[in-house]
Amino acid sequence: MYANYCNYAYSLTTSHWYGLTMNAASPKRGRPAVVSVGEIVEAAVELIDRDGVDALTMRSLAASIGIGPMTLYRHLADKDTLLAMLPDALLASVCDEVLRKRSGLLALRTIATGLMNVLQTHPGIATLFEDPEQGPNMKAAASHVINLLIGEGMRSSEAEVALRAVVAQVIGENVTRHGKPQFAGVVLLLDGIRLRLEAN
Amino acid sequence: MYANYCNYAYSLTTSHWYGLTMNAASPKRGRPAVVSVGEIVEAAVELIDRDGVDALTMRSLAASIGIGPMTLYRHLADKDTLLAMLPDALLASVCDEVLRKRSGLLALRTIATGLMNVLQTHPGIATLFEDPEQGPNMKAAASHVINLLIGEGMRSSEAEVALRAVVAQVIGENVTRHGKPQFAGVVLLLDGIRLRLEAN
DNA sequence: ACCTGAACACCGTTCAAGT
DNA sequence: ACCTGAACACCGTTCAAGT
Repeated sequence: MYANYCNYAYSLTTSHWYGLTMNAASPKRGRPAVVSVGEIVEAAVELIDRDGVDALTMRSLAASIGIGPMTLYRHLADKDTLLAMLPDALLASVCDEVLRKRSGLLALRTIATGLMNVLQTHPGIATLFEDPEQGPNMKAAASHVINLLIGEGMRSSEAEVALRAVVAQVIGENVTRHGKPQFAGVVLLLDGIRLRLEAN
Repeated sequence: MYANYCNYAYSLTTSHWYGLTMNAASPKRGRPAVVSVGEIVEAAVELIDRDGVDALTMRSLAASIGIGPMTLYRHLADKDTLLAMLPDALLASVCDEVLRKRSGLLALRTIATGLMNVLQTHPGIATLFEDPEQGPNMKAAASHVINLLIGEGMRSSEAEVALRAVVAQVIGENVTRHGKPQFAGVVLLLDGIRLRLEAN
């Protein structure tokens, strides 16, 4: 249906480029594509940062790249699948940092501060986590954290709850805006998680 | 500008009707209004429950009430101010229940379960808490909880953090949907808050 | 093989007119 | 005093046509 729908180049850092071609039997035939999905994602983030998330329009996005609006649909099924790709792309460097941690609580704290930072440097982006694509960066970081917590004595279901709670805490703090988001809620939550770890 | 912009009848329960008339010097003159803001809010919730939050359109909302779309603008500044009113209306009965609690932790738990329940019976509504109007119901419940926590030894800034953290946890859990939202994160958070209370 | 203009079926909202 | 039809400036997306 969409020939290179899965031909996505992921993160904004140079460390995680995933170039998957759907049909490997016919590479580089015909006219080369004028944009990649990675470039579209990058342009989308730039546009959001400059003009806000409401200004991200298929038309405005295409214009910022210098292509016709309809060309976007050669690479993307629709606008929602584009929006779903942004979280994993934005979290690439945070996920890298998480992978280097050797303590579960430290990894959780790294996720919290990193996510908080991302949500604040890209205002209005918190609601994009409504239905995020669990991309390669997020998947790797998540399983790393969960393995650390299991290694420290948690059951795997408990570990999943803890990770999920930390992410929910930060997103919730950033979705509603009564003044600046606070980190204090995360601290309370981490106290509760530490309590659970020490009980084992 | 908008004569009865502040003429809002709030909650969906009959227990909290706030009928404020802006200009009390000229009551009941001319043709009576065909709808109240309270009825509009109620119709909006019904429409969201039936067809989802994306189906809430100024045109569809007006049609469901049986008035012209433009009549809505006699009572509402715009769509965003309508959306901002929904949280307080939906939380009316939860706030009532919170006011009856005599323990800070119990009140926090009541908020968590009540909010979780509301967000699940009205799917897709979590993001409406992005910029909610702090209506009468929410204000009353919030100050009650904070007073309870202060009475139990917390500083007022700590109490605000605790309340805010609980709300953020539930909203965050419901904004992103990896399967059904869990209550376990709230439990961890409440553990952290209990720890803080016992330290005093 | 890849791109895109014209067109469709929608939005929220303004404004001048109706009763 | 209250309501509203027509109209404006947008959307996301389809589809048939261009190169």
